[in-house]
Amino acid sequence: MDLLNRDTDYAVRAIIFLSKRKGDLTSSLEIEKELGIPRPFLRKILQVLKKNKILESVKGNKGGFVLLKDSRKIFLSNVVEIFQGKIDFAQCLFKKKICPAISSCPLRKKIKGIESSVSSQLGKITIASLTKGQKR
Amino acid sequence: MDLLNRDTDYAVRAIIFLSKRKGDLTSSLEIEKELGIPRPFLRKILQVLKKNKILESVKGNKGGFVLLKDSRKIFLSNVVEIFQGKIDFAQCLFKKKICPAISSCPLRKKIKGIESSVSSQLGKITIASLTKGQKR
DNA sequence: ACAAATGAGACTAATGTAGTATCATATAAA
DNA sequence: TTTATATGATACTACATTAGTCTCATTTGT
Repeated sequence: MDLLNRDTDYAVRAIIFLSKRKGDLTSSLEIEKELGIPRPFLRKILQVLKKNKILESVKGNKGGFVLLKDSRKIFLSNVVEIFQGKIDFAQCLFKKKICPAISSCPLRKKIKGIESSVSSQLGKITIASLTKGQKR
Repeated sequence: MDLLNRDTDYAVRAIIFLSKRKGDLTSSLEIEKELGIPRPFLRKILQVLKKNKILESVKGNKGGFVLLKDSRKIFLSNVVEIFQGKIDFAQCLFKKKICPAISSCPLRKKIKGIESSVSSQLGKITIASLTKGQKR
C-alpha cells in the first residue's frame, strides 16, 4: 500500500519544478521534458492543480503554467487531499457494511488515532522542504 | 485509502471471537453465524491464519479451529503483515520507475518516516486490547 | 490565418480486490 | 464401514480502481 498515489507524486514533482521557475510561464512541454511524465497525463494533473488554485494557466501561444502559491506554503497534505481525498484509514468498516458491533468500534478508534497522526505529519511537510539540499 | 483491508478486518474479528472461546474447537460455521462473514471467504482467511501459526485446526467431523496464541500477544501489525504484507508506504517511487532524482529522495525519506511511525503504532495494539469494554 | 498552447472529457487497458465454486481429505459417530 | 461434517487447496469470476490515451474545442501571439 502506498501513502501517495502516482498522481500525487507527479503533482509534487511538477510543483517543485514550477517553484524553481518563479513567476515564469512554463508550458507542459517543458515540464514533460524535465520530469519525463507522459504529457496527456501531466496535463490532466496540471488542470486539477489549477482548479484547486495551486497554479494559474495562460492559454494560447506562449501560454503555460505558473505557481500561484509559495511552495513554502503548500503542504503535502494539500496535494494528497486534492488527488486522493481526505486521508481516511477507517472508512471501510462502515462503508463496506461490516458490522461494527464486535471489533469495529475499538478497532476504528485505534485506526483513527493512527490516521490523525499521519495527517498531522503530512500537514507539516512543505513542498519547499523537499528541495532542500538538492542540486538543481 | 484504508489502512486495513477487508481480509485483515475479518481476521481480526475472527481472532477476537476465537479468543473468547478459549481452547474450545470452533467450526467456521459457528464463526460465520457470529460474525456474518461469508463462509468460503472466512474459511480462506482461517486457513491463512493457520499457515501463519496464529491458530490450529482439526479436520473432520467435530473439527474446527483454536487460537494458538494468547490474544494479548497478537498485535495488529502481525495480522496486517499476514494479509497485506509489510507496510510500505513508499514502494511506488522505485517500483513504478518514477525517477528519484528530483523529489523522490527527500520525499521518500519523509514518507518513510511516516511509515515507521504507523508501523510502530500498529505494533503496540494487541488484539486483546480491542475487546476491552465490550459487552459480549 | 496559423501555430502553439490549454480545457474538457470520453475512452481503453491493466491491475488489484472481493468473493465464489469445486473437489480432495480427514474424522467422529451411527 | 458408511455417512455426515469438517478443513485443505486451489481455480475461477466479477467488480472496482488506477493508469494512461485520445480527440476535439478554445484561446492567443505572431
